[in-house]
Amino acid sequence: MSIRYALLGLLRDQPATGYELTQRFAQGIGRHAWSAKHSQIYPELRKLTDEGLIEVVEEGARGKRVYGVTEPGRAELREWLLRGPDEGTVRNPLLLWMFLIGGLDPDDALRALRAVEERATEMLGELTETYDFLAAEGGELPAGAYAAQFGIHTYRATREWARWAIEEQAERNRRAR
Amino acid sequence: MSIRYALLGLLRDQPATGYELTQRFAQGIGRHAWSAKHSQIYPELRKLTDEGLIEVVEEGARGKRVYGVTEPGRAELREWLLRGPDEGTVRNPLLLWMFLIGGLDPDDALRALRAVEERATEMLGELTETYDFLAAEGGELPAGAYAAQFGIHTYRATREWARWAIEEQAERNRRAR
DNA sequence: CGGCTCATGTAAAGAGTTACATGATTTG
DNA sequence: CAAATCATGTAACTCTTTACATGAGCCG
Repeated sequence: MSIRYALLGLLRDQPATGYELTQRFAQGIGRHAWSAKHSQIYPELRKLTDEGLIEVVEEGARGKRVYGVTEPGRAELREWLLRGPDEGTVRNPLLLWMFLIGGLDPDDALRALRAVEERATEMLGELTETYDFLAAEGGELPAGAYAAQFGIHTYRATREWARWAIEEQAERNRRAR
Repeated sequence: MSIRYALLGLLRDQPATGYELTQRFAQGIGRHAWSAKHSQIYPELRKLTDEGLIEVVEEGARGKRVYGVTEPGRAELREWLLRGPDEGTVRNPLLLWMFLIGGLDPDDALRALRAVEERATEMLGELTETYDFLAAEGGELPAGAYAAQFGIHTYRATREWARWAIEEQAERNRRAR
């Protein structure tokens, strides 16, 4: 049921079509916080419209419909945000994997951990660029900037963890021989 | 489809009943990486048994059945682990919320951020205890220790992020007045 | 004008949650 | 012996994905 709040939040930032929302879900939010496909987004936009939380603010070629948040929609979103983050469903493939690689044999585990470190370093670079780009404009930090900065903090932590784990694992390998 | 690997991974650490697995899902893995309810766990155990990836290693009172991983199950798990973390479905309520609180008005946002900082500090304490407990035994680090250490790293990062965001937000509030 | 991107939808299948349901054993 | 915990299951519903489906506009 959080998909509706994700949509409200994205639309509050900026009115958009279902198509554009699908793309945004394929990037930032979708890759890190909450993924969704267009086949879920379109019907949800319909529902939100029926409930008066969003509305069509512009129509264009090819059946294009740009949605924006209504006043009731803003109120609903605010209330949800003030309730604090939902507990409930968690789905984090990276973390699940981390939970389980401890059981690989030492060499496999070491290789896996190196992959984590590399990936974290990569993501760190990517996000630093994103953040710099978002922050460059001066004045107000745009919505995504907080999330980007959060990503930077967590990937840095992930990298440090990987380095620690590699050390641990290497130690274990040495002892095993 | 990752539920089966979560189960294989937990059972490889230690044979368990569906009931015990349900409880483990309610804690570590379930709270941070992949949640599941008993109504999903029991049918999945049945399927895994039919496929020969796990087996009943002990039966007890009250229809109790302790499952363990078979050789094919171990192989399947290893292959999956070596493929690296799945891309795909992500569900992270905390992050979704962080993505969206930027749009709250300044005072609300500040209050929300303070809540994040507090919660991170709390979790940090909890996990530090868990880790110390797991590491105290000396010798091999048990499976959960890597995950716990990862948690410590990420919650510390979350706390630092929250502090940074609070500063940003406070700055924004000052300017707004 | 052919291929790509924009743009929207629906149907069927699969995954996951909530609610309903039952009963044995242990603990106080 | 009552209440809590252990232990398992199923049914109905909701959410999500995959696959199917269509067509308009843009670019070279």
